[in-house]
Amino acid sequence: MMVESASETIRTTPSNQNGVSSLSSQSDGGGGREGGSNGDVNGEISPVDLLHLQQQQALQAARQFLLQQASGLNSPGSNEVKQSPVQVPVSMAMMSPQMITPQQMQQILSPPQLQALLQQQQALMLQQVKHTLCSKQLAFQQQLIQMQQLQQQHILNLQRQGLVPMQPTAAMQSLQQGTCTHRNHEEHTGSHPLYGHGECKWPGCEALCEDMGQFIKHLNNEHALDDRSTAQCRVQMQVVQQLEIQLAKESERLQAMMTHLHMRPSEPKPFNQPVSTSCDAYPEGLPHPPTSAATPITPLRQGPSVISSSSLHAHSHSHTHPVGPIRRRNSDKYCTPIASELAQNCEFYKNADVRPPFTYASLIRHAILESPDRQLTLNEIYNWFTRKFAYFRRNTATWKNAVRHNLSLHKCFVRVENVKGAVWTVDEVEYQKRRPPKMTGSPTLVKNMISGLGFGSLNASYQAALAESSLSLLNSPSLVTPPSAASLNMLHVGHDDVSSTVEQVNSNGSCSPTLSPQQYSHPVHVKEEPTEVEEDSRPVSLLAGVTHSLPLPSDERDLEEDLPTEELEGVTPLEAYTRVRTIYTCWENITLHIKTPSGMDTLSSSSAPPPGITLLSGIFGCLACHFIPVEKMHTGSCVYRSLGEDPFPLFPLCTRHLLF
DNA sequence: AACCTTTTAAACATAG
DNA sequence: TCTATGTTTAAAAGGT
Repeated sequence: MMVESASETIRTTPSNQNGVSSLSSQSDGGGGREGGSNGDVNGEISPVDLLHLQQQQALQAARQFLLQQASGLNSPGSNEVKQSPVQVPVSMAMMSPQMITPQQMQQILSPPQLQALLQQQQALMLQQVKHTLCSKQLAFQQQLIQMQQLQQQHILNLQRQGLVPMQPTAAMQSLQQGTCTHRNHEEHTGSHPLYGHGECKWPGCEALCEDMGQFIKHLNNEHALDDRSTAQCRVQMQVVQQLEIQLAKESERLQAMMTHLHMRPSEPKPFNQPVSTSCDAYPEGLPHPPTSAATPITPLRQGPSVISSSSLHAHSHSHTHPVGPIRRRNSDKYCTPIASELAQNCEFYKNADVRPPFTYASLIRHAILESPDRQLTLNEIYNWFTRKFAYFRRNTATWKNAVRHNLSLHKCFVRVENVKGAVWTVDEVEYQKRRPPKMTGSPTLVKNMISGLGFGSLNASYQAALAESSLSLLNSPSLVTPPSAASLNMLHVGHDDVSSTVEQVNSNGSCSPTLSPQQYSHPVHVKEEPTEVEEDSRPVSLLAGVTHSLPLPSDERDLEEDLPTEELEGVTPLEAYTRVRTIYTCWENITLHIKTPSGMDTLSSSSAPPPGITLLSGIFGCLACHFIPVEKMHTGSCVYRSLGEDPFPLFPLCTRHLLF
């Protein structure tokens, strides 16, 4: 019955939205009870759990503190710290919730280490309270150092697992280079993992150094502890994490292949736990291991929040929320048919801890319509959520409450009593009523979607690029695949959706059955439902946060303003690539902005990225082999993270021009 | 600025 | 009494 149960040992309680987590904050309500039952599955809370919880508190406070630090550092007149050419809130880079989650730290660190860390964090927080203003810089630096120490621990841990092809001492030293610029251990070793073939191997550097001495000097001068270095370090860590995940997937794949071929089936390997490539790998009713709780498939699970304005000012509390700060399901606002999206990205959502870009209502509806009888019990709806989305294998109290809330609130969900109890059905008429007759989005967006010729050519080119690519990384079926196909479909269904029929049209496909609008009208009782506009009609501002919150260098602004607003119609795919004008590097997140027919403004301020953004990202990734999809955006596009050989050095907040 | 939608939280009711 | 289910209210956040 209970699907979630023991999969959550410690969860962040709802009250964490205020940045405070407490053991006693469980609710008495239905949702709270669920959470409480989770916590009580194994009886008492273990010391490790307690520590974990305290650690969350500490981290949360530290994050908030560092957020303030970041804003403070970016304020005029605050220039005590050596700044990289572009000011970066390093705290965001280093303290992003997904960087080192409590779970990860618990894995990385032994309990004594955790305790020590906790004490350190608490001490720092105390210091923060006492000296909010005058000690900002000091505490800030100490936080950085601590986080780097954590990273060292992490590297060592990976090293122990054989996942980092780096000599442990060298790894430590290379990290320490960033931390303690006065140390020159490497001078005595004669070799350095960051030095080879006369070049500095620091990501994106490639500075020529004649000898080790010169290199050390260069290292200390150019890669000292500063915003850039820490951000780059963080990126490197996530590269390693991605590779871990990839390794796990490939291993599991191998396992399955060998099993299939009757070659000595072996026991499941311990490291394949976080991933699953089977569509129904998680039997219902079993607690699913959080796909990426410990080692998130999307270490930047809150990538959108990390790079969005919301996380920078509007959501100071949202970091603690385990499900992320996304409050709007953006893409369901205008053109993503849920059936198509889910069909196309089934695997992605099953395995990646990414919030699906749909409202609860649309998801519930889809679940119900997908069922054989087009009716589901509440528990079956729960199960559908957990089965289909890794994201909903956590924080069950929260989203289950939301599901119940939606079922009750929306008129389109009709409760029908039957012999065994009650099932929920969809009153499609009511559901469709919620849709406005016309698309109310911005004219430019409508234009983008309707005149999709340019993107259409990109579709083809993207597929061609995929086919031609020799890089299996992006194309491997076992990889958490960027949901490109559905994004491509967005274009074509856009028209349909404008006429409010897209989901029905798409329901003829694999996921959703066809249905008559009248078929499921069960006016059992009447609910007062607020008129809703859902998932098809409005522009979104996915990238608005990026461009609005991250000030562009002035020259970038100029260049961007100078960009001509030519149409994409009639261009060849290769020409279309050249329309990729800018790449915003936000720490490790790289969001490709394409030149849309209506110009960058549309893309960055008032609309979701058109399908082409994923498209071009994919092309870019395939061509250059430099990017890994790390974050499924709620619009269906994907944020890519650069690999180390990124030809565009990972200068945080740096904006660079791409001309293929 | 007012209003709307969605999400989240929570209180409360009720049936088994 | 406890739990699951269902209803309702409220607040917050983001959008129109």
